[in-house]
Amino acid sequence: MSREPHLESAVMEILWNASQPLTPSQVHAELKSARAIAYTTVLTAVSRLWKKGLLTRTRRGRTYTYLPREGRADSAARRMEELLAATRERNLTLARFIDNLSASDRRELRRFLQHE
Amino acid sequence: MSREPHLESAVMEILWNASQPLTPSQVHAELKSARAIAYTTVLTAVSRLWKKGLLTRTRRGRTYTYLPREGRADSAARRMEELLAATRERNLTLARFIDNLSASDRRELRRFLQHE
DNA sequence: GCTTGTCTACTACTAATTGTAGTAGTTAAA
DNA sequence: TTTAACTACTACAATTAGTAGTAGACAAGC
Repeated sequence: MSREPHLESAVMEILWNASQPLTPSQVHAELKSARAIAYTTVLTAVSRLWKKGLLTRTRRGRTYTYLPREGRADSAARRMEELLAATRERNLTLARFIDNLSASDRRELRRFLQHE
Repeated sequence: MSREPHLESAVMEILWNASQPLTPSQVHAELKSARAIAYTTVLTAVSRLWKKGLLTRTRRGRTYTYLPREGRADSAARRMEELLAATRERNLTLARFIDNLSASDRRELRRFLQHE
């Protein structure tokens, strides 16, 4: 059996794109349109993400609905900060990061930084 | 046998901190001062990092010396950019990232962004 | 009430990664 | 020529993640 990578990421993306908490079968329905995958496979992935604290769940009737604990942007921003914190060359890393951004990204950054 | 996590990271750190390319035994000597570890274990880790393209090596006499392909700051900055690129909420992620930085980090950023 | 379909929990297998280390062979140096 | 150091090759174990089946619970419909 060949392994399709990034099932957990795909699940997170679906939940981030949804406007509401989803049940595992709703997640399965989304995934099924892109690839052949068993319902229980999706359930395992969702369950592991919940055990890892990446999702919250609430009972709705007989089933659970799952929601990412963090928004997509917050999650990415936090992981960026973690990378930054691990380098111990904080200013240099920030400088390199900025250097590699596009001109329009830098414009955005200037705008953000002026709002204070 | 209990597994100490992050051996590969520890090796990268040692190579980043060194001012020159190191031989596996020099890396081993560094690691040994912090924990009991076999020379061949270190050799395997170094070798895998090289196979993954994270290290370059050059023959010096009878042995190899290893050097990170990227500097620590470049590596961190590139991985930060990868996270940013994966979110598809680029501006929002940048905004969140900036929000969570300290005031002094933001000062640095303003300085970097004015140099153009 | 009984059946049926849906959902969860539990279990299991497999592949990939990585921490761990031994053995054998090569080679430079003494 | 021996010996010490170094590399290549092999191997095993633990963890994570992709894959899925079975069994049990339960709500809804007949």
